[in-house]
Amino acid sequence: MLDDLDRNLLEILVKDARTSLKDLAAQVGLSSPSVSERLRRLEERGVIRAFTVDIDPLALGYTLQAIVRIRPLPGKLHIVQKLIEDIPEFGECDKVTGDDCFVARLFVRSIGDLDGILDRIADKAETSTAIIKAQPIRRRPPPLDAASPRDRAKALQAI
Amino acid sequence: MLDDLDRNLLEILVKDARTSLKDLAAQVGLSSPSVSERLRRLEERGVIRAFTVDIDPLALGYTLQAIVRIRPLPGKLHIVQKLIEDIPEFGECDKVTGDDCFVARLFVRSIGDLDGILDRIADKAETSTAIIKAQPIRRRPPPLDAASPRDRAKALQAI
DNA sequence: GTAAAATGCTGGACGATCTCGACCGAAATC
DNA sequence: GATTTCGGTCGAGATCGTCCAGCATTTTAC
Repeated sequence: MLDDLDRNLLEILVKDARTSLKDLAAQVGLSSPSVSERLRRLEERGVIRAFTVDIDPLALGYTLQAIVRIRPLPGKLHIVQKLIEDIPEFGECDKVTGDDCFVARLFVRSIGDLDGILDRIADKAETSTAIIKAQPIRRRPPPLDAASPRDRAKALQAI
Repeated sequence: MLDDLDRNLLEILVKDARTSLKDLAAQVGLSSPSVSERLRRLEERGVIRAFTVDIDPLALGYTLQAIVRIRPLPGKLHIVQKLIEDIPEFGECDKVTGDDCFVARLFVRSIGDLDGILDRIADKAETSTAIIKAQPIRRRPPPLDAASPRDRAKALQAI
């Protein structure tokens, strides 16, 4: 599906999405029209969902992040989901198996804001909140190479 | 700190980080040298952490995502953190308050891989895993405008 | 209050980059 | 073995980015 050149391009773009076609071409050993065409197809196929910018929330005044686990009360699932989606401070939300129905990331400017937002959900769901103290791994894509974890472990041993 | 033009530029770039300077300039009503200078300063100040690309994990064969809560055994905190950082399938990890020390996102290609990875942590930490069934909100930045939630609520009422 | 300096913008020229079309070669298809 | 398809290169013309000079406005200094 993806060949080495595609993965190579993606790896470069993950680090800098504004790399020029010319530079990309030079780094992977193709001409720029070819790179252009490959990017077009990666977007068309949905491999590349978007070129975007990673903004420091702190620069926007969001000094606090929290992980909120949300368990809607019986019959309230859809209302709660809609509510979460409509609160822009939720920067991420996953619907998961298990007792907690949703796990979401919340950006807030103060503890007061955190309280205010959770209050809006309080009568429709049980929530449990964990404040983020540090981010050992900031968002990164999974490995682009085709190797499975077992293969990788083997490769490491071979050294 | 950030003025309206900066926020405007960021909003456009969040949707498409490869927008040309010329287009950016036209959309915010500046000349392209001015836009270029503003972007340079946004990067310099760390507001823009990176221009990057959002890749569909499915296109790389990662058919499964999970949220893993990790509680290292006494004395194992640092070893566990290092371990997590070194496993590239962890696509995100936050250190949080509360009983669970870490909350992490895991990309895997199969249930077998999931099991294999969790096994590598099993003797150093307790984990509890929730499989992601859907993603109501995919990663998005917090609101760029300066309004607090209270202000926003007021503004909505005023309509 | 005013002069000086600093800041941030514009416009135009020049060089770099992108895009388009024509063409080519290898691999798959018939 | 001929033909089609696919992915690539090259070069020309169009587009874009960067640099520089100049200008207006605000800030600083005296």
